[in-house]
Amino acid sequence: MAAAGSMPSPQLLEEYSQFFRLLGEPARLQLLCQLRQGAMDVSALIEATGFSQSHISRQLGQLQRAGLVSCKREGARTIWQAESALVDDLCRLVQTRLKQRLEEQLQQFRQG
Amino acid sequence: MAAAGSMPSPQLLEEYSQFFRLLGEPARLQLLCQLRQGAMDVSALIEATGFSQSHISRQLGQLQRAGLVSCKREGARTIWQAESALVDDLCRLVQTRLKQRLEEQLQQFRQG
DNA sequence: CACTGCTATGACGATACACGCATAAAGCAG
DNA sequence: CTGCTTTATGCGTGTATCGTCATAGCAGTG
Repeated sequence: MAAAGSMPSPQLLEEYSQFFRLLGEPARLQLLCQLRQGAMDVSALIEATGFSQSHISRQLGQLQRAGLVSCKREGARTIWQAESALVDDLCRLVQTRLKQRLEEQLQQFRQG
Repeated sequence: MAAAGSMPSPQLLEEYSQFFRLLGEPARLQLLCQLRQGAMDVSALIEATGFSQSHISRQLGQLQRAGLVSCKREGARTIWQAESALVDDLCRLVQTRLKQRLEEQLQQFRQG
């Protein structure tokens, strides 16, 4: 049952990590989830998250470079929207794993 | 097509990020992938990755607390093994997305 | 033009964490 | 017991990056 997959190349490993690191920041993940609810501008994101304007703008920039969000200008405002359902899938997988792990730990307590 | 999923709670968001942050470090991800190839001790991991012994031991500790690896003592040595196929699934999803994104960018070049 | 509102970015302090060195703890051989 | 081996951990340092402040750019209004 070992060696199920092949070892990714160093470059690929670096790319994977870079991607996961984006989601490893709670602020960015929150912005992403918020935008999954619907497109909005920075002001709305400030209202929704309480983060500072510059902070939000920076994080959106990083997410944009990764292709996870996109923006379109509407007059002076910039409307941002989430680009991919990938994050939903990833979170779902992680959630399943976290739940499973908690259940295992609960079993340990019941038995021990 | 908006509001496909519901907004995770702040605690859950933090847990997700914490998990992704583990994979956001290339060294940890590399160790995980290496262990997916088969169980081995720290010496073998040093040989395979070139990291220092203390560094590897620390990263394995973090991965263990997250339930991604487990260990069993064999005399003086400690044999580590990857616990879950979750990482494989996550990497596969990310890889698909990265590939898709590169193809889109290639299309841009062909058209523009 | 000036003035206002919205967003992006340079500069910077604070903080987190990777990474190695030295060392301690634990197991085996003599 | 004394070494030898393997792994875990306290400590220090360097680096990355988060988050804020101030400011610049940009679109609209009068």
